[in-house]
Amino acid sequence: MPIHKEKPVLDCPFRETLDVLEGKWKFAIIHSLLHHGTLRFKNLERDVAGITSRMLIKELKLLQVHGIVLRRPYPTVPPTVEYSLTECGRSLEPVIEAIQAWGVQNRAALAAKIN
Amino acid sequence: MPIHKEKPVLDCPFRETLDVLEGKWKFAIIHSLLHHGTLRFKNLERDVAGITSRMLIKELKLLQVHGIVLRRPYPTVPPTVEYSLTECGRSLEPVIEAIQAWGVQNRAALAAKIN
DNA sequence: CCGCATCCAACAAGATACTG
DNA sequence: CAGTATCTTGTTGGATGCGG
Repeated sequence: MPIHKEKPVLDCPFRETLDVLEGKWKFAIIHSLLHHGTLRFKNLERDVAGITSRMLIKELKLLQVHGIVLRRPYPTVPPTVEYSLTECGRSLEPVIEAIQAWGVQNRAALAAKIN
Repeated sequence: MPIHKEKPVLDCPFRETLDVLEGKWKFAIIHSLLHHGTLRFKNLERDVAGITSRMLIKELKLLQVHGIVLRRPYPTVPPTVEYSLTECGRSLEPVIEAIQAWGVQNRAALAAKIN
């Protein structure tokens, strides 16, 4: 059990957003869900290259709590669970797109420097 | 000394960008430098609320290596060092702006839900 | 003032094996 | 398939002290 720790809770929308999206995987998860719409747990795990099921579960739970991800379990055998973005989650699209665009642009800039 | 570990180096501009910006402080540092243009080390440390000088140095070094931050030391006594964004660093402005915008919008959405 | 080094505790993340 | 449990490793970050 982690010790309770007072977070100063900066009154700053920028830092609040960073708190919600902190960690190594959240951007990648949101990116994948934006692209695919809805994914089952296993497919999401395959799409987010390198993640383990342990971390995926953890991150998905946090994203659920913040109202960014929606979890839909079906009472089938074997179990089926689908994950998708909420409307709030989809409103992160400009952020994801900006990161994607910078990645493409930056890669081009690096390639140009070599020549 | 950390053991050297092969990174699979995903051929994906999005994940490459995440690698460059990973960690707890890089977005906040870039945000501050975008806002202020140029800052001395001490002022940057004050502006990035909560960071320690140890972490600030670490993050700045990584950002330098990736060509995002420029370090300008002056041979004065006591020493003066100014940090600013390179052109490549300034090209991250859309990313920072998108995060900022989402923070503002999301805070408004949360406030609306309470009423 | 700027930056680095060391020791150390707390936590995040990885690997692996396992259950309903 | 979806999710858990446990063990191990790595990173974060505080405290402190030192050198240019």
